[in-house]
Amino acid sequence: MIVRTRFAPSPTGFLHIGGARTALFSWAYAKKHGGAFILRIEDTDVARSTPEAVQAILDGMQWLGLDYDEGPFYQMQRMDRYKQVIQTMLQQGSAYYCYSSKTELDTLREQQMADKQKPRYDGKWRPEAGKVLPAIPTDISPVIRFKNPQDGVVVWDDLVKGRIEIANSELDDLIIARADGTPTYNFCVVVDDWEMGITQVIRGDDHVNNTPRQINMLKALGAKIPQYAHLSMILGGDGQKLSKRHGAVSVMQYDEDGYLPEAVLNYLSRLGWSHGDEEVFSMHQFCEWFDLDHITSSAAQFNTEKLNWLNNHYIKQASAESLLGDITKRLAKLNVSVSETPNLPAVIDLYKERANTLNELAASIAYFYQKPIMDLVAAEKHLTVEIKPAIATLADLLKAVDWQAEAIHHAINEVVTQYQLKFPKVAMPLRVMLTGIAQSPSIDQVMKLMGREEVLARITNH
RNA sequence: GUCCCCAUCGUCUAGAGGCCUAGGACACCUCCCUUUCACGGAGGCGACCCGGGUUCGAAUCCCGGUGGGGACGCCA
Repeated sequence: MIVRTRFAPSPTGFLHIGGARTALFSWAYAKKHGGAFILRIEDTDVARSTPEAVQAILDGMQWLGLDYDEGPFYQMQRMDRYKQVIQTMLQQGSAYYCYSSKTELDTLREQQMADKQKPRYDGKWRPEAGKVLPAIPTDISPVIRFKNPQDGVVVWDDLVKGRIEIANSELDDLIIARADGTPTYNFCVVVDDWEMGITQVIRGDDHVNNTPRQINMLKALGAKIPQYAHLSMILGGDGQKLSKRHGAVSVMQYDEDGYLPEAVLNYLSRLGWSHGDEEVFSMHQFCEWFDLDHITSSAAQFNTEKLNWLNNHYIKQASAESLLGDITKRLAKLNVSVSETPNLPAVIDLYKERANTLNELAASIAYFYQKPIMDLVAAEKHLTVEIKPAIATLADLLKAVDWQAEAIHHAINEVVTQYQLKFPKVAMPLRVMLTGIAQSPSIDQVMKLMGREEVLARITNH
């Protein structure tokens, strides 16, 4: 059997981290099995769906490199087909019109809640053999409901959670078409998963409760039942549920914040899934290893520190050339324009191992291209009056020295010897004068990149 | 309330009855490297939710608690 998976977001917001992981797992499953990954936009909620959200989802997937083999399909463009299927169901008796009004239903729900019962439709308009239906009201346009079986249980072997059984008595007759005739989510999903030949439905576990209803409809339609895999949710760093109000951000925010897609992908892969002790791996490797058996069924908390660690890894691994354009852009955002010297790729190479994000990297090298911002605490500590003569001597030496890290290092050593100091006694003030702060890579390397003229100018300024 | 799901270090996880005095990773701490900060290297701290059972033997199986989460829309 050819594997066909899908990612089916509703375009009511950006692609967040949970959606991204769901997409990633679906994508990887299809890749692993040489199958097809399908993108389907579930935009039947006309009031909340927006073209901007569609674009945001597409952008997010593109940034992550989650390419789809088919789609994007839009449910709004498949209305005719859904309506056809509804007509068929009406004819064969697996669906029926319901004239209960919204207020009637609301009252019913409140009453059931008050009686500590599970709120559900009371079956008022459900046709049964020998049952006399109420007179059809003239002022109400009916909805269409699915005639769910009342006996027995729905069972499926969830690929993540194992066997799940839900009694039909727990289910009620759900609405499959609204009063205006438009089909609802649970119904569209069924038709689409069926007609798109989806073999594995991989989705968030907030859909577990929809699954038995969908299986029943699939059965009513005589469709093959796909396998289901319900992924647990991702919690925020504080263990709280992610929501728009609380911590849920677009994957594009990670781009903005200086994360590499490789790092985000690698991080997400290990959130709820594992392959022994493997922590760092490419997407190519992930697709080979990925399976549904090693997915954890409990919710996972998002941990920025680990993401940072992975991001640092991928930044270190990236070539300076590949980061060049990105870093230039990020410097521009800091109002720093890159000049020809110091050579940006060389600077990136020297600094990339110390940055957790590309933003940090850009910020850390800004002083090569603009006047350093003096850290007053560091200045007070290191730029002492006593050290001035030694620095002056060094400045003289530097005018003539061969401008290589090693020669510069020797020059500093000469001064150290002459004044009988420890190396840091000279290196630290130098560092602060040149960079404004007390931490940097090896000072001779920094000086070499900065250039003789600029180094001398910055020393003279103090 | 009803139904469903979940439960190993602070966090992500390994673990399919004996390989478990519970392994790895992030974070944290110490030391080494060192020119400061990082990187890197070596150590350390640190967990099987509770109670019963099954078994020669349970983190692993069963039952019951407790705790957390989800669903219960003419939203998706």
